[in-house]
Amino acid sequence: MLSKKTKYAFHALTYLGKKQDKTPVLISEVAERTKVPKKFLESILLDLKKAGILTSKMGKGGGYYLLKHPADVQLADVIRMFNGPIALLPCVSLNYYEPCDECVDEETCGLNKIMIEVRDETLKIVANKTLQDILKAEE
Amino acid sequence: MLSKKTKYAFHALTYLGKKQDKTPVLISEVAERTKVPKKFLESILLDLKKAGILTSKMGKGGGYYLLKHPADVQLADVIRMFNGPIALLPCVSLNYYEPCDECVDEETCGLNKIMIEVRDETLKIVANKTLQDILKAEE
DNA sequence: ATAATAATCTACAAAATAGGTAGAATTAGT
DNA sequence: ACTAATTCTACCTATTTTGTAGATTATTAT
Repeated sequence: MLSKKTKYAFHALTYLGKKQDKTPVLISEVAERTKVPKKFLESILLDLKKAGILTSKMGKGGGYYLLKHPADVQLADVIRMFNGPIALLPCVSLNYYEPCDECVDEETCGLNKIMIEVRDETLKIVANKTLQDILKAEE
Repeated sequence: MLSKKTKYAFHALTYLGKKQDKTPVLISEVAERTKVPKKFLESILLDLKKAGILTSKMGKGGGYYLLKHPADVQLADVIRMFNGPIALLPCVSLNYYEPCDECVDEETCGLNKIMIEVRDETLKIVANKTLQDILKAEE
């Protein structure tokens, strides 16, 4: 399951993605409309900015808006950022690899091998779906 | 990511699955060989027994052994039991459905629709792979 | 019967993670 | 300078995860 933070990130991205023009949107507006606690949303939007998905403008008339094209924002990107690895085990994670304490030899571990297969197939799903798909489904 | 409990369950199942004959195996043996804390393992094996995957024999010469055929133990079964829903959001879970607080209308929620697709495709993966696949990969 | 052995149950607790809040500092437009 | 907005730092609380301790109950071999 995704954490609330991850889900909130998707809601915020969807809201900003629906604004066709690239004018800054207030955090408070996003918070109200998506029903995400404002202060919590702040840190989420900041992370999305650091990742280059959103950008922001400070001061009067400022706010957040989408930087990347919705088709270039994969579900996998957002999930990795807020939820951690796509892989089901640390020992098969591409981006967050860590060996298992109990593992004697990864080469002979059947669980390891199967979980690599699961990871690859799962990646195909969440890397092929993008924010644009969410926006289209909204219409 | 899977919880350690879930990972431990897979290790225990794999260990028991490798024993071709159906003679009871001591908890302490499984604990030592899989490097899972014994007392923690006890509750895991008990859950697997309640689910009908394992069974046990008490007293002298007792222990745990596999009840179901490895091909009949889907990854999805074990994951659901110890890790919770396969779905990424409560509002798209088949077995643990709950509506989202922030959701006004599920019908028009693009995130909901996309996550249903992700769920269905993920299910195909984890329902088609079984304990037998892990055992085969071990050879 | 009884001793040995093992499963089962109850309760607790440390550690990690998730979820959220408060307020000060910074930046930019007018 | 003033104001509106983001950004940053630090903290707090609840829940879940992971694990331990010990008593109790059930089974079997002898």
